[in-house]
Amino acid sequence: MGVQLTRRELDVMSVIWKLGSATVADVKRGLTDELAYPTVLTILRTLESKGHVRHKQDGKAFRYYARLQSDAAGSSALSRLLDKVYRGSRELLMAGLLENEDIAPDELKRLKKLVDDRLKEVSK
Amino acid sequence: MGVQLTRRELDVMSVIWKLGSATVADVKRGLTDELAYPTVLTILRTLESKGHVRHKQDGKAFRYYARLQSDAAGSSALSRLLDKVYRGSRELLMAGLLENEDIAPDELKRLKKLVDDRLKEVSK
DNA sequence: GATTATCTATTACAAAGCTAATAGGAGACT
DNA sequence: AGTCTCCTATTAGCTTTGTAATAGATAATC
Repeated sequence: MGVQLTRRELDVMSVIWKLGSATVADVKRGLTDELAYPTVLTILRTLESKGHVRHKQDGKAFRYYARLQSDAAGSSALSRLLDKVYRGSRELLMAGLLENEDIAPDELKRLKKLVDDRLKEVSK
Repeated sequence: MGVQLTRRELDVMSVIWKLGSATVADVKRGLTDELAYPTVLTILRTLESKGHVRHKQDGKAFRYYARLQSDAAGSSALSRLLDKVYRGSRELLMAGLLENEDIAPDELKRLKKLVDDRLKEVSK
């Protein structure tokens, strides 16, 4: 089955994905919640033991890199969501996604293009 | 913040959403994993204590009803996913959603319609 | 060379989540 | 009456997650 990240693991991965790579201190700084240094380190170690990140020495600090890519984690979470919450209906899911009031028209156009392109592809 | 369901809680809610309402035995039957009766009951109680379901007597059994609606749970999970994994980009998320090979052309058309309608709405 | 700052490592503990054995109640069946 | 069946209730153990105090190591600085 797909990847299952806990809340905190996801918080940490999110920072690493955003920054590209990050030291423990970077992650700590990047988190919205204030966690103690050893706490962050522990989470990173857990992630490493699960193979989701790896680290290299960088000066005296460790620098962490994502092995688990965000799109892999995302599609895993998406399919779970699709299945469990939306009973497999992409429409329902997408309706939920579009529900938000303030989506820029430009973004909507790009979304449209995504579907259109895909549709062309399918109709040979 | 939004609703946070655990793995098992989501499994159970999913069954209730699908069935409309369900007794403990119904849920147990509806789950893909084999869990013992008291296990299912415990999860339902947790959900009830959090206000996500309520129950009524039904014959000698309890019948559980969702208070938390699936779209509410969904949009909460979606925005978390959007934020943490896709850095706020609906496009990336949608790309992930469309990535699956076997989406029926019909479904794609309906997805297209969703975006188109929304686009019309916006451009007054 | 002592102090400080910055890291990682160890260890521990509390809370949450998951699972189910066991017990108890009440109607149905013989 | 006794047994069976289908429920809910209680209780408990184990695992995972979350958090951080404390300790140790090393380089920079004074």
